[in-house]
Amino acid sequence: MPDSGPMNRSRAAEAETFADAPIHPLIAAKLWENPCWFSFRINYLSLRFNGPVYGRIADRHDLSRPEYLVLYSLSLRDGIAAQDICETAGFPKNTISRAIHKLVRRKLIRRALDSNDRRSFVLHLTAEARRILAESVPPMVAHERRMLSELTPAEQQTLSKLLAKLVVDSPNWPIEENRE
Amino acid sequence: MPDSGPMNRSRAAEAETFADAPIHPLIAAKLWENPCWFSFRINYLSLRFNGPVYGRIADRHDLSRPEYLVLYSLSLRDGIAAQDICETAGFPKNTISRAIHKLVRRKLIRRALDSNDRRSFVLHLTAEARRILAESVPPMVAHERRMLSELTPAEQQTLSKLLAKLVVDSPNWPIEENRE
DNA sequence: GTCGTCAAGTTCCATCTGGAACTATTCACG
DNA sequence: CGTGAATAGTTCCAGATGGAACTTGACGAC
Repeated sequence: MPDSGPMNRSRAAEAETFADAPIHPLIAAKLWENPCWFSFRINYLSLRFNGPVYGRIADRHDLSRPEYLVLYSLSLRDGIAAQDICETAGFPKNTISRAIHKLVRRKLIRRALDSNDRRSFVLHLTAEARRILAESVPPMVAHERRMLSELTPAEQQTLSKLLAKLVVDSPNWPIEENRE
Repeated sequence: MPDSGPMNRSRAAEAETFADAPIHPLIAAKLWENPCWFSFRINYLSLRFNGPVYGRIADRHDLSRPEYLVLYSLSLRDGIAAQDICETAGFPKNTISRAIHKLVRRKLIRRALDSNDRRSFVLHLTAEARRILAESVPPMVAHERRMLSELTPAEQQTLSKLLAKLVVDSPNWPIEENRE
């Protein structure tokens, strides 16, 4: 695998600062000999978050990940449309559409015609959905806190800001034209 | 939504440093009014990475994400077993098992009995797999570089180290005993 | 107006996914 | 050694997933 520029050399140094920790050899390789160091880190951490958290939500509330994401998104901004959820959650629109219909059937959300655009629907949480959220969000936050507990508050703030920069920049990323 | 401690107040301040950028309102809420600020950031960035990257690989090489992950893992450490790939890629073992069999059928990997443990198999890349990797890795690296291009090299180094700390700590996270 | 284009959501369907149960092998321990 | 628990990997199957095509409504150009 070729040297991928200055980051590769500095990450070899990074590896040494973890020399005492017990690490699976393949994890070590994916951290420090990997040209895609960033995508490994975020994919791995996502998986380690999503597995337990959505597993618990499926067990206790019988909600799939897309379904829960609809509720969670509405808890942050009630009255948004399906499309907003797709754009910010990264799921295709048919998956979100199905999730919405299931939630309507379970009376966890209400769906009203958007008076400005009759193709679109405005979504609202019901009281029952708010109850489920009140019960499920705290353990989720606790899990995230545990994940971050190795970092100082200052480090957490730095991390938050660096990742926010990337999210804010993401609309400018190329659309991947496949010049085949 | 309750205030989630000191991080929430500091993230309100963080939001102001992005005041001039054009941001989807729900993205802004998920960044700065979200008790799970970290998991949103990594999930969102993962999705924005995986979509284009694995889409391209499916189109050009007809490989699913689990299949490609097997190849990629072997490119970092040839001769590992299925189980190592599961642990480091976060996929269940049956998914990885299927991926391995498909790759064997396509002659992209070879599978040999592990002489130390006859339950286990040792995997090796073929020349054809190495050709596919040589063709597919550079665009993937380029996409990652583009994602990170908003950060200075020093910021990238900081980010790398903070995320590595979390990955290294992850074996210590609780196993999610569901005291139902 | 109305025609062409685009956007919001839905439906269809082939494929993928992952939990659970299963087989074969190894390991711990008396 | 021998028996029970654990581990590597496989198979089965119900259900989830997402691309593509479709429907309906919005919007700009003329």
